[in-house]
Parts: sequence; structure tokens; C-alpha cells
Amino acid sequence: MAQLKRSYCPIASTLDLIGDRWTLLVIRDMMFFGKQRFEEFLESPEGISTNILANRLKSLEDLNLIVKQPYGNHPRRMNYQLTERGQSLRPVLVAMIEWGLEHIPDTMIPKGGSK
Amino acid sequence: MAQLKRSYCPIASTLDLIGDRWTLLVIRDMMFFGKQRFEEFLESPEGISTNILANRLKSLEDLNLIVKQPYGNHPRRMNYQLTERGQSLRPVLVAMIEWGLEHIPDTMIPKGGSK
DNA sequence: CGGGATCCGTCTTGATACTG
DNA sequence: CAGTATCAAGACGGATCCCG
Repeated sequence: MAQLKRSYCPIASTLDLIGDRWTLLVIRDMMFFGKQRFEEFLESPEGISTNILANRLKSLEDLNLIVKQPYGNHPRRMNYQLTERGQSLRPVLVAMIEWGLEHIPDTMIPKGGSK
Repeated sequence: MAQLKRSYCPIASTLDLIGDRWTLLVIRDMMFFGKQRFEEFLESPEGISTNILANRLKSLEDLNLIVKQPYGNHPRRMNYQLTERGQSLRPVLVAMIEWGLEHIPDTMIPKGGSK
């Protein structure tokens, strides 16, 4: 993720934080599909690779968009959840969903629905 | 630009089209600042380079988000304008503007205002 | 002079294999 | 299960050149 500040423009700055090919997909998985574990993100059809996923989760944590906690008694069982700040990205995602559904053929909301 | 179709997800598909570091900034310049010429895009503070700009303008044209026309009597004087389909991305940009203004310090709408 | 195309070095991204 | 290490491929930046 580019962390440098390119301008005072809210669009450019937002893109610096979350404007890469994978970050918003991870947020999508948490926001609309309730995914919380490393393995669950790997299962998404886009096929993110493990190093990229680890990198993006770390960035999102640094940005206070998600929090990471161990859970259960398993030693390395981790749990990722959106913070309130992360949740606040919902309108951005929703705008993309609406645009995609209207302007890109064959896109659709899966049967599971949007949570 | 990744043009391959990764899934039926409208978010993933939208990101495939416009989810790179520069495309939305070019659209921003057209949508909110009324820029229409190659040289004008180059002047934006983020500093896109000429090869990247040419590449993105071509992609946007292929996607029918912008149209390119000669204008005036100068031989190579080109004019880029958003199509209706391009204009329809406005809610996505607006959502990012609102998020950026609220969650990223020091971001602001320039004095010129948003057109 | 405006609007690119090309080349090249660098930095980032990603696929895969491997580890605690 | 949840990552790290390694290394190849691609995106990017800058300079330069080209063409009408």
C-alpha cells in the first residue's frame, strides 16, 4: 500500500489507503459475507495469495479499519473484524455494487445475499 | 489494467475496470475539475507520467467511459470527455470524497469547488 | 507546441514453497 | 491454521524521442 500522501484530495488520499486491487475485496468479505479468518478470505473466488492477504490484513490493521484478535484456545487461531471506521466504508462499497450491477453484464449478488 | 473477469461479484468486476491507482484520478479530473486535455491531466498534483496517462486514457476509451475527439483546427489537439456511462460513476467518487473528508485528516475540497 | 510512443531501471505485486 | 521466504512478473516513473 502506498502510504505516502499524494495530495489533499479526499479521493486521492482514500485511494492511497484502500485503492488497490485486493484491499476492498477483503473488506467486502468481512462486510457482506461475515468472513473473519485467514482461511476464509483465501476461499473467495478471486483467489488472493497468502502473502498478499497477510500484507493487506496488516495494512488494514495499521489503518484501524480492522482489528485482529486471537480467539478460542487454539494457539494461532486469529479473528479479524471491521472496526467502526472500517464499517464506515460501506457507502463506498455500496456505490460500487450498484454501479457494477447496472453497468457490468453478468454481475450479481450471490444467493446468500448481502448481509 | 486487469481486464480478466475474476468473478460475478459487482465489486470485484468494478475494481477490475477502474480499481487501479490512476484511473479514478483521471475521472475525477474530468468530472469535478472539467479537465479535457492531455496536458491538463499532467498538471494534477499527483503527477501522473505521460505513458501511464496515455495508457489509462486508452483503457477508459475502450471501456466507453470517455470519448476522444479532435477539436479546433490544430492537427493533434485532442479532447477527452466523459460519456454518460462515465458520468454514472459519480456516486462512487462522491462516496469516496465523503469518506476521505471525514476520515482522513487534511483532506479538503479545493477552493475552486466541485463542479 | 501538443500528444503521445518507447526504452529502461526500479519498485511493487503475486504465485509458490515452506515453516512454527 | 496462519502466516513468512523466495523469486519471477508486472506496474510504474522518468527521460527521451517522435510526429504532425
